[in-house]
Amino acid sequence: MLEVKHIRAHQSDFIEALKKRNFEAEAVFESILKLDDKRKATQKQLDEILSESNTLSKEIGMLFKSGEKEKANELKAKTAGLKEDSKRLGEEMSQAAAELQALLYQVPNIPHASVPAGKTEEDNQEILREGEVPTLPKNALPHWELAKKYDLIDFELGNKITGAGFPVYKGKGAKLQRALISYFLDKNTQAGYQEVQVPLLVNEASGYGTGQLPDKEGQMYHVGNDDLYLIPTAEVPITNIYRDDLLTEKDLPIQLTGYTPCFRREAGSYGAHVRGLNRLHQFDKVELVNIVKPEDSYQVLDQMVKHVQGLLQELELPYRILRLCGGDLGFTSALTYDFELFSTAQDRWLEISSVSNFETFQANRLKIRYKDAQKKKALVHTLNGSSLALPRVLAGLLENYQTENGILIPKVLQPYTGFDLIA
RNA sequence: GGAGAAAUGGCAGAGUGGUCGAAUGCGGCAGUCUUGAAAACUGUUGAGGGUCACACCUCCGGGGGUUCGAAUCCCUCUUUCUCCGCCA
Repeated sequence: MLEVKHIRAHQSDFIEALKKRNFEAEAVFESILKLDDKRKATQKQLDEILSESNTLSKEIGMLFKSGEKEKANELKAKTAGLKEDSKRLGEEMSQAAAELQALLYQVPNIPHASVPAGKTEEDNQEILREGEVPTLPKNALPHWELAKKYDLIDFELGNKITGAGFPVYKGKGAKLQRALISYFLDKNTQAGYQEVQVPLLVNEASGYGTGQLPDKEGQMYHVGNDDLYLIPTAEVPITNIYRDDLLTEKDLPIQLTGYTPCFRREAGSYGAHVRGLNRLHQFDKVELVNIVKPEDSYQVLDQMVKHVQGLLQELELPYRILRLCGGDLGFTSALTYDFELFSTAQDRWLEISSVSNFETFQANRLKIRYKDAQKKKALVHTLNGSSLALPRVLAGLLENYQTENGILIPKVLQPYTGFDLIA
């Protein structure tokens, strides 16, 4: 959520910048500023009335104490009108505030200067491509065939237990996935992140805090009885750890990593590319979250990109990094780098990580602030990224490491799996 | 799930319906003393809105109510604790 004072100060710049997202901001901004003015003016009137009635109440108290009952009753009569006014103004004010809030929720984050204009993923900017695409054996299979051949993942079983998009991992498939989780968490903690385990269900306030609500309501599973949401990413519970907190400079940076299953309804995204592990309703992911001082955030973003690159290099998987264009950029993000893994057998790129700087957009909703050296309060910057989304890494490993004798296991994972070949 | 108790500032902990944004202690910050540190002493120390800055307004778990006036009374929700039951 943008800050009104920033909209006021940079109105035309913001309008221009939001065009990169194909978001027409002029009218919304005007309404926002108007409502903010109204809110302030109403608040001022209300304050004056409250002030007057506070004074009167005190006088009445004094008069009762000194036994001047009649005078007190006279003053009492005067308060009736004030009460009515304050009630009316109070309602006006909270209505203006609510309308303002609703409008602010509609405005996406201002894209960073380096974000390319564009409408679809076609316009994303490839900034790096690395890793060798292996030459596969003649009869190379896509991962869903491999999963079946070696009995690693059972998709039909998931259908029976739950429904489409909830696979059952078995044997070496399950173990390989567990190995990846441990490997990622170890690498992350070695890089200075603190490991956390967080709830998989969150309340409404948390959903609003990180921006899944209200914009992506339909994408989350909702538990109606208790009005809770299954997390679509660990970003939600982890970032919300610090909701409403006023931190000190010493607390920063905060670097957290956590493994969680993620649940996504993926409403409306059925179609060609959902086979196998490509798109699931439940999947595992290890997440990185950074809470930092504003002046550090872009340096930290680069560090996160380097860190994720390191993982892919160690796994020896071919990947590329994209800078997302305005049209593809997430609602809350100012700058996002997507990592895509090349799925050799499918001959296509699979998104496996998304590393973003939200600047103050989430912090403003979450009310995460800190006191700087001059004891001034300011919103922090939040960042997050996946390290990594498991099923697609698994898909990439199966496909790219397949040989005629079976599927090889990358060296760095062997200590975790305890085997070096799936045959 | 049943019965009871509670929720106050970073923490601990007072608070009779009427200058209570709130005693006191600890912690934090600044200073005095000291070669330095500790101790001791002195001062300072919640958040949001508003203002150039004051003034002023709001906030004592959340929401609602009674009252001229609520941290204090009533209703409701949530959470925590104790006991009982159930249970990974």
